[in-house]
This record gives sequence, C-alpha cells and structure tokens, in this order.
Amino acid sequence: MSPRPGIRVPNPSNRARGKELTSAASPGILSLPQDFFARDPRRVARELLGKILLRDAGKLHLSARIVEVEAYLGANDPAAHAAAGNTARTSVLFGPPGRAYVYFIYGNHDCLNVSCQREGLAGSVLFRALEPLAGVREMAANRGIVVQSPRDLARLTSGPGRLAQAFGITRARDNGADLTSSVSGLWIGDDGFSPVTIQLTPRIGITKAADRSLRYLVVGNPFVSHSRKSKS
DNA sequence: ATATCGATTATCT
DNA sequence: GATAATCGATATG
Repeated sequence: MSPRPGIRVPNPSNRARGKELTSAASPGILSLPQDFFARDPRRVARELLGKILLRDAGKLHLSARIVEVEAYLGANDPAAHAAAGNTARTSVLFGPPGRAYVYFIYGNHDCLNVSCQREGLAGSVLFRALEPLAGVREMAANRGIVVQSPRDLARLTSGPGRLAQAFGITRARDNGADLTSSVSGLWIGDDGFSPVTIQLTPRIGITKAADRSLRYLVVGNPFVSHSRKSKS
C-alpha cells in the first residue's frame, strides 16, 4: 500500500529527533532543527559537512552540498566578528541559533554564516564552499559567468563570496533569516549523506588567531576553496 | 604554478 | 582614517 502521489508520509524516527518535514519542492530532505545549531560551533561545523544549503523562492530552487566551513567561536576568538561585542552589525550572532548572519566585506562581497550556541552567547559557522546539486544554470546567471569547463563549475560556489552570490544571498534579503525552516526561503537540509573523509586546517584570510585549526573540509572535493597562500 | 594588486564600502578607532 | 572571515585580473616562473 504505497501512498498516493503528492501525499507526504511523516517518518516517525525523524520526528522523534525533532526534525521537520519540509516543502514539496524538496522531497526527502529534512530541515535541521534549531537544536542542531545550539552547540559548540566546532561541532556544528564538522557536522554541517555533507548537509545541503537550499534556496526556495517561488519558482526558483537551488541546492548545493556543504563541503567547506569554518568555525568562529565568539567572544574568546579574536578573529570572530562577535569579539567586538553585540553591535548593529553582529546582533544576529547574539540571537537564537540557526539564523543567517550575512556580512559585507572588502566593499564587494556578502558572506553567509549560521549562528550557533544560544541567545547572548555568540558563535557561528562560515560557509566557504558548496558543491552544486540543482540550479546550476541559475547559479551561473547569478555569478555572471558561463560554465564551459569543470574549472568554471568550481568557480560558481568555491569561496564564501562566490557561493553567496550564486545563491543570491545579501544582507538586505537574508540577514537574520531562519535557516531551520524552508519558510524563510533559505534553509539547511539533510538527505542522510555523510562525507567520507574530513580534514581540519587553519582558517583562511584572517590575521588574528590565524594559527587555530578551525576550518573543516571534505578531502578531495573539487569545490573546496584554495588558500591564496600555502596549500592545504 | 605562485605572487601581487586594485576594487570598493560598512564598520570601528 | 584604517581595516577587512574576498575575488578577478595581471605578471612572472
């Protein structure tokens, strides 16, 4: 007795874990619950590898596998924006977990984080690279490039500025968005996939606390970004 | 392959 | 006024 088309049947085991079923646009993908993000950013970062970032906006559906992230630890981490305190810019970091913190950098680029831990205790994970799953054509249009080679494909979502642009992520549109619900139009999903090998390296592009290994990546994935300086 | 540089602006000192 | 969780272009090995 299989269910009729269009009828979604809740999965009890996932219900028990607090996960939600999500939009008909992405069948089989569960949104990560707020509890997932209410933890140490290092643990959240590691477990975000293999999960999926999704953009659902009307007819538009983008999705991509998370393959590289960095943890930012908040007040005790000089490299974290939250280290400067709770300001107009960083207030999302001091709010509830599972929200989009979008910052603008170098006069050019928006970048996406997800808030972690709990209200009053800042911490976040920066999205550094994604592997496109659906909507490559739309991502290329957002990036303003034509994909003619594997290298072109990697340039769509390899790097924090690039992936944000590919997904149309901006401060005005997405800062503070609830990433635990497809209702926000930007959310994080789980299809059960887990990456095989994870590597830990120092974070990229920072000057303070540059020695701490808080960058997490999927070994061998072609979409992982490359440091301007030393390899790995 | 690596190295260096300019773009361009919100945020903070 | 200086800085920044970046990127694309250009130059050179």
